[in-house]
Amino acid sequence: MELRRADKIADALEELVFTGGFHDGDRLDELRLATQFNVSRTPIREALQRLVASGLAEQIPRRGVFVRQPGPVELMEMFETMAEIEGVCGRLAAMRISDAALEELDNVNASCCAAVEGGDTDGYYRENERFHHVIYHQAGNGFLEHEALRLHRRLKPFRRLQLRWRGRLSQSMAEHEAIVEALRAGDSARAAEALRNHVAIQGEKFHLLMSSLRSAAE
Amino acid sequence: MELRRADKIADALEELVFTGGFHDGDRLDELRLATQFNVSRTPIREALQRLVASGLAEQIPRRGVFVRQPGPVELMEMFETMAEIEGVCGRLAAMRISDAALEELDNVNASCCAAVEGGDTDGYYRENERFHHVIYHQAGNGFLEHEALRLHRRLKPFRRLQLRWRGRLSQSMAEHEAIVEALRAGDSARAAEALRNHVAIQGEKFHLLMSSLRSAAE
DNA sequence: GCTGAAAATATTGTATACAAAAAACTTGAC
DNA sequence: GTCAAGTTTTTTGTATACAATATTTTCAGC
Repeated sequence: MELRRADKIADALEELVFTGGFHDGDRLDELRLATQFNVSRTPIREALQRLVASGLAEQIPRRGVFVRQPGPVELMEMFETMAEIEGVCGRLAAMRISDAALEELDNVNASCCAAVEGGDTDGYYRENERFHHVIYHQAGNGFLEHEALRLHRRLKPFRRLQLRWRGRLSQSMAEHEAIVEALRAGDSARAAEALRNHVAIQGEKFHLLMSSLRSAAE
Repeated sequence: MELRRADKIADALEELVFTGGFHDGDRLDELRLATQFNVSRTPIREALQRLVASGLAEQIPRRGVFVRQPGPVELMEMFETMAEIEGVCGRLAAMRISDAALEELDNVNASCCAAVEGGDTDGYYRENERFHHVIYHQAGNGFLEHEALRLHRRLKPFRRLQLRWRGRLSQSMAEHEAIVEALRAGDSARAAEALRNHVAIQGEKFHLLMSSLRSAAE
């Protein structure tokens, strides 16, 4: 339970930005939000600062703060960066992962597999997320883990879009197993490559989706 | 020129934290800072929020915000992460770098070399920084570049410590040249490895420094 | 009807006032 | 002297008031 209202408001606003409650360029009106949340402008302003700091909004002095959804180009850049960071985590994890963690990854993959077969998309996403979080952690670098989690979270609302491709889920599962195999073998290069491609393909699918949407709009 | 006093204050406070004007755990007293900067508590509070957001300070609700200098473990983690990110930038840059940028790297290295020979440490650091910034940029990924710059800046005050080793500067220069060579050849793997090791060695030197300081204190 | 200057309005940034919680101090029992 | 309960003081978090700047509206002149 958070003690500062500003934090709760910031969480709520972040969630709204993530789930598309605001559109790119929307001004976050202090007075409106203040009445909406039943507080004064002060905690609203502090919450907005937090959004600005995490890159979810942009502040133009004396003008206000505006929500800033990443455009296609920035999204591609973020996916590419995520792929590279995952690769790095894989590289380090291959050298440092524990037997217990390898076992956990096997379990997660089993649950993941079951979710795919049962058509449980939510379950798939939950287990998929756990898979990646375990790898971040096993990289054995708290700072890197934190950065990976941050970007992973930022991309979460967009990652869902790429499940539309037929057969992507089962392909993804196969990739997961190849990743665990490389980690178990302690093969840094292979683990890095497998993870990087596993994530990069999401960016490519996303790219395809963007262009299909664009051409559909013409 | 920034329009909000809160921003100027945040810059000043960041600088103070970076340059060691505060120690780990120091409480950033709102009232004291307010009188010190000749403003009310409001802009001070906004500035403190920015410090907290960038990880330079920690906020404990109803207690205050405290500066948070990274300890030896976290520093090592940050250096390792920097090394990996530099490796990634090198990998991507090898595929994307322009001829003009390659030429610029040659020029930077020449200036850098001259600085080493002339014993101009400040000059060396300035050119060294430019070298790395060019590579970040040539990775062709604005988001990644931004992250790399952020971490580079965060580590800046600690990077200086590793210049104490005899011969490190000339060794570093040789590494720079090997990096440019790999980039020119478009050899991603070699560029990544060269850059990663180039930065990782700083972390190791730093580690040695830390333990030597520790053993000296016993 | 359109343009542009000036007034009116709205909105951000800062200061101050107040409420609530934590820290520091006092005092009394042992 | 030590400890602890109660009180005072300090400090944070929030609300409100005010100042400065942007934006919108009004209205004269063409």
